Amino acid sequence: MRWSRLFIPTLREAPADAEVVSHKFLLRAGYVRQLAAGFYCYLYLAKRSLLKIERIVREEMDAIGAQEIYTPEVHPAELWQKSGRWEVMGDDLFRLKDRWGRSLCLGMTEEEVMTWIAQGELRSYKQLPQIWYQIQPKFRDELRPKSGLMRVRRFTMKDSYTFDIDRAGLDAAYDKHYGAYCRIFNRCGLEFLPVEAHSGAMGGSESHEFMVPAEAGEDWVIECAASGYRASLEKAVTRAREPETPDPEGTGSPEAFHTPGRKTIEEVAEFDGSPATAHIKTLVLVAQGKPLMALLRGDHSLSETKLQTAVGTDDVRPAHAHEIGEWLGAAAGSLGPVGVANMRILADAALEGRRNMIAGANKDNYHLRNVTPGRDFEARFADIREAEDGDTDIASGEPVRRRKAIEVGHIFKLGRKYAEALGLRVLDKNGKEVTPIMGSYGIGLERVLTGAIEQNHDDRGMALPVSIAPFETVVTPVNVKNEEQRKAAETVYQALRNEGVDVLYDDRLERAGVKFKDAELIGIPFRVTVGKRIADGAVDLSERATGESVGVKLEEVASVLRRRIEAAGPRA
RNA sequence: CGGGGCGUGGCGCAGUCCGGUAGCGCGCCUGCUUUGGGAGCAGGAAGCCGGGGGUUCGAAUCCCUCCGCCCCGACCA
Repeated sequence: MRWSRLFIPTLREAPADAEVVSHKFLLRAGYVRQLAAGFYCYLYLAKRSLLKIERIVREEMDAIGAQEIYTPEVHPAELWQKSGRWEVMGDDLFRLKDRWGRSLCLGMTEEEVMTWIAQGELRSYKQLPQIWYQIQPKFRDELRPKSGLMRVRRFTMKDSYTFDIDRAGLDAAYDKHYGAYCRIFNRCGLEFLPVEAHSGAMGGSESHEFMVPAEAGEDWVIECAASGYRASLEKAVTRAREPETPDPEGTGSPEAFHTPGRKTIEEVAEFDGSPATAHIKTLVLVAQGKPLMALLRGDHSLSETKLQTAVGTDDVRPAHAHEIGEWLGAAAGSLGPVGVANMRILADAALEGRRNMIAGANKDNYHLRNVTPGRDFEARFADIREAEDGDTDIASGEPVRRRKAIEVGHIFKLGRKYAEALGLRVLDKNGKEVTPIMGSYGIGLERVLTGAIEQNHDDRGMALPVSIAPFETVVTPVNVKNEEQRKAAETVYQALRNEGVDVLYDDRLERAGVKFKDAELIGIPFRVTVGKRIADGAVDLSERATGESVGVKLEEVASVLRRRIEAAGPRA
C-alpha cells in the first residue's frame, strides 16, 4: 500500500486523556479514535492488526476441529432469564426493548444462545463432541471503562463452546483449547502465563486464565520461576514468610494489657515492640446473614475469593460497626477470638501451630498477650490469605513473584449449568436421556493487541511482533524528489510484493526524519531505507525492535527480508 | 455511585482568581528554499471558549443547571 493514499493520522503529542502506554500509542499512531467512553473506532492500522490476530485465532481454532459459526449480537431476554443471568449480570448487561416492548440484551458471552442451538438440534451422543466458535463483538456496560482498549464496553471476542457426552470428553476439549491458546499467543508474539484461575463460588470446576505480564494490567499473577508454579492471585496457594521472631516460650494464659488509642496492628505493634507477625488480625464479616470471624496473621491480607470458597458462598460482606459492637462488645481495633462463642471462627492456615500471639481483647483499648490458637479459642483453619511477594512456593520452597498482568484469554469447564437450564438432552448409547457437559473459552482480541504493545514498545512508539503488525515492512525512500531513489524504492516495493511480503510504501513527500519517526511510532517491524547508498546499489534494512541496521544489495533485499520475516515464526 | 480532575481551532496548552476586541507551540493550506532523524522563511485558513439559563452596559472569565471525558475507589471475563 502507498502511504500517501492511506489515512494514518499520527499525532506528535498524545491526547491528555491517555494514561497507559498502549492507549497513548494507539492514539498517537493513528490506530484508534475514541467515540465515547469505552467505545472505540478502529482505523486502518488497528483493523489490519486485529484482522491478523483474528486470522491466527481462526487457524488455530480450525486446527482443533472447531467450527466457526455466527450468532446475533442481540438476544431475547427469555434465554437469559432461563439461565438466571438476566438477574445475575445486573447493570453490566446492556438491555434494550424493541418496538413491541419486548426485552432484549446485547450479548456479553453466548452460552445461552449456543446452548439454545444445541438444545434444538442435538439428539444423540453420536453427534458429540461438538466445538463451535465465533469471532464477534461483545458488549459489557462496564462500570468504569479505562486504559484505552484494555477495558471497554464493546470488544471483539473469540468465544467457543464445547458439548461432550461425559467428563472425559470435556477434559479432552479443554486440553485442546489449552493447547490452541498457547499456540495462538505464541504466534502473536506475546509473553504469557497460563494460570490456574478461580472458578467461582458456585460449583465451577477447572479454569485457566491466560495472562500477559504488563504494568498496565489489572490482574495479578503469582509466579515461581524455579518450579514453574503460576496462579492468579485469587487462587494462588503459597507458603507464608516465616514470622520475624519466634513465638515466645511459655504456657501462660491470655493476659490483657492496656493499649490506649492503638487500633491498627501497626500501632499496637509499635506500642509494645512486637512484630506484626506476632499479631492476630481479626475481621468480622457477615456470610449469608450470619456473623463470621476471620483471623489472619497481622501482616497478611484477606483474600475475599478464598474466603468465599472456604465458606461456600459469595454472599459475604464486612460487618457494620454497630453489628460488631453488638456481637463483640468492642469496636474494630480491639477485636479478637478469645471467648467468642456467638459466631463461626475461620483462621488462616498461617496461624496454625502458632503460640502466644497478640490479639484484641474485645474490650476497647485492650489487647491480649499469650493467645494460642487451638488452646485459647477454637477455629477452623483454611487458606484465606492473599499470596504476596516474599512467600515461597509450596513445591520448591523457592520465592514467588507477584506480577501485574492483562487477562487475554480464559478457558472454563462449565459443567451442565446451561444445558440443564435450557433443557439440552441427548440419548446415550443405552437409549437413556443424558445432559451433555459443556465448556466455554474466550479470547479478547483487542487485549492481545494491547498486551503486545505493552510488552513491545520504547519511547518512540510500538515495536509490534511481525505476525500481528499492520504491515511487515515499510519501504522508505529518503527523498522522493530524487528520481534515482524514487525509482529504486518503487522497485524494492514491487519486489517485496512479489515475494509475498506485506509491505507499506512510504511514498509521501515528507522529509526523511518525519517518515522515520512515523514508521517507528506505528511499529512496523522492518524498514528498508532507500537513500544515497543506492548509488552503490545498496539499501539499508533495519529492525524496529532492536534498532539494528544492515546494508543489503538492492536485488537481494526482498529475499533477505522474506527469510527474516519467516524466521520470526508463522505469519497470520 | 463516593472522591479528585478536566472540557478554549486537529493535538498540546495559556488566558478564568481580579469580567473589557480569544492567544501560544505543533499540525493544516499556498509559495520559495531545503532533503538520511519530527527543516527555514513568507503569506494564509481554521474557534457559538461543552450545552442551556442567569447576573451585567459587557461573560471563556461570576452564579445556577445539565452533559461529556479522564483518574482513584467500590465492582468485574
